[in-house]
Amino acid sequence: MRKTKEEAARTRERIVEAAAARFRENGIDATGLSDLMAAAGLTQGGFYRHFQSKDKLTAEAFASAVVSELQWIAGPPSAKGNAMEALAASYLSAAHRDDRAGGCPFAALGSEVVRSSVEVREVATKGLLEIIELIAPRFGNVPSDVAKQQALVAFSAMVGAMTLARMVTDSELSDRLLRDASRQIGAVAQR
Amino acid sequence: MRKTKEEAARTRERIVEAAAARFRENGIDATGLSDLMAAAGLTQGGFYRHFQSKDKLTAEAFASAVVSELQWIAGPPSAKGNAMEALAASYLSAAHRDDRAGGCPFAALGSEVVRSSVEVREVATKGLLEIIELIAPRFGNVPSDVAKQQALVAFSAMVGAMTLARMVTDSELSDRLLRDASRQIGAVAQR
DNA sequence: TGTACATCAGTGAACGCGCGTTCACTGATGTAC
DNA sequence: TGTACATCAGTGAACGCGCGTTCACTGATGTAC
Repeated sequence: MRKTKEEAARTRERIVEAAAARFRENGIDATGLSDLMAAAGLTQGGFYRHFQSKDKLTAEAFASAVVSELQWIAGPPSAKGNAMEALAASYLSAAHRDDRAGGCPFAALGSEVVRSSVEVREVATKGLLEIIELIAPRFGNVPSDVAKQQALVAFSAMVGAMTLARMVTDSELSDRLLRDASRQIGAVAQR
Repeated sequence: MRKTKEEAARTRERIVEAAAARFRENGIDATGLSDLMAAAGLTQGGFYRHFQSKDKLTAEAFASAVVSELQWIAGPPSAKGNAMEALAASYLSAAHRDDRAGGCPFAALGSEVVRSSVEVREVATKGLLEIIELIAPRFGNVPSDVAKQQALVAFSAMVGAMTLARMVTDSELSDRLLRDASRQIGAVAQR
């Protein structure tokens, strides 16, 4: 039954990927380890060959989701024109709203991470700082500390608007939340 | 053992209040009915004399938290000067950040409510609309639909910044999130 | 107003269930000689 | 290169636990006459 080191490493990676998606989709607490292991094609008992605890996996899964988000933010090298407006429109899209599993972990897991272990929150803190660092240059010709301030506020607004847009049952209101926030972030960026 | 109608109504109210606080503090899922009933001075079994299910209580508790928030927003009749800036500073205070149990339910329960029942989400939707209605007039001399747009974005930013400020383990960064968001919301309001 | 009875708020134990975690076991991989 | 043995990835059952919900029961309140 033993697998090669390479296979074991790939298995581990599959568990982390499954967790990153399922946690964002259904929440950390509501996702059982047996679900995750089944999603990775394994049985429940093998979990502890790879992770010390569910909490350690949570930290890794969050970090993995942040890496995806960083790539996504860096990815489209920004059309000409207002670079921040383009990012906000992309983040605040209906596609992102409707794809929690592949989206921003801060929006998907916000209030749950607040109550998570210090280790998970440290991963989130580090991730937030990396994201801000990547967003800040999108605010045009301003000193870098001002750009970072604006990036922090813009990201807060994006996370808040996405959370509210997913929460409400009124789809028109949901669209409006995304559109209005996107517009205003764009407007602030080109001031 | 039977209680008078008035006493029973007060008991019910106590359960809702306890739930509104504990849910915001520790999350909905993580708060057991036995905890809640004990907090209300009762034993677990009596719960179903008052509520059909935990989910129905959740809807009522969220609604109750929204009522508190509405009173809180309407409360300080706003100092002279920038009314929105005053509200943002009050919402984005360290006191609010450190008092989840008594604070904004959208910030405290955001990502959990996204995955809650339609009934809970409908309560949240209605609550959000009421809050926006109350905030919009704080945006000075603009048409009322523009004011509502700005209120929606400002509230999104406040919820997002509060969630992130509670999430991070770096207290300086947490303070910065609150301060920067507060400032920028104030700046937008007096444009 | 007084009496008989139905109602029902609250108790405390029990229910089935799924959770995170542990464990004995299997057998292929990795390692030491 | 070949052999003997230790390692350990993965299985599948079991663990204790707390959850939401149900239920038989108690006895004061509410109601009908």
